[in-house]
Amino acid sequence: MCNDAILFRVKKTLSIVPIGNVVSYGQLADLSGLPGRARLMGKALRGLKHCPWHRVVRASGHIAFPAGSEMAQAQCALLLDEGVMVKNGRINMKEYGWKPDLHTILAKLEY
DNA sequence: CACGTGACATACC
DNA sequence: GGGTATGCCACGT
Repeated sequence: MCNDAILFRVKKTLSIVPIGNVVSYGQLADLSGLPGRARLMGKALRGLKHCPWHRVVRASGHIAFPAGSEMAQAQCALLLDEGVMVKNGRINMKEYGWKPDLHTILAKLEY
């Protein structure tokens, strides 16, 4: 298991991602105070049960799981429920990528 | 201790 | 769009 403080920050960051939006692993890492440690996000998410894990995708917009896998389909379904268009396991980041404003960050993450 | 692997990213080609 | 290279860090072998 990862550092609890890290998990807490990741969870907190993830909790303020609006429904209908998605974030990349790198973005999540940055907002959680872990610049350049996108690879740790995957590990962190495994420890964070019952959280909006489905709103985290690759920077390219692709689902991080192998196409057709249980997890990929589950994530796809969850995103579709939120109104995020998933085509061929891919998401249009230009349209659905979360672009947090400074105010939100300062207010909710207290940076 | 060196290496490979992974729910990754960025820079190039 | 794909393919390679490098950086990143925790973990198992």
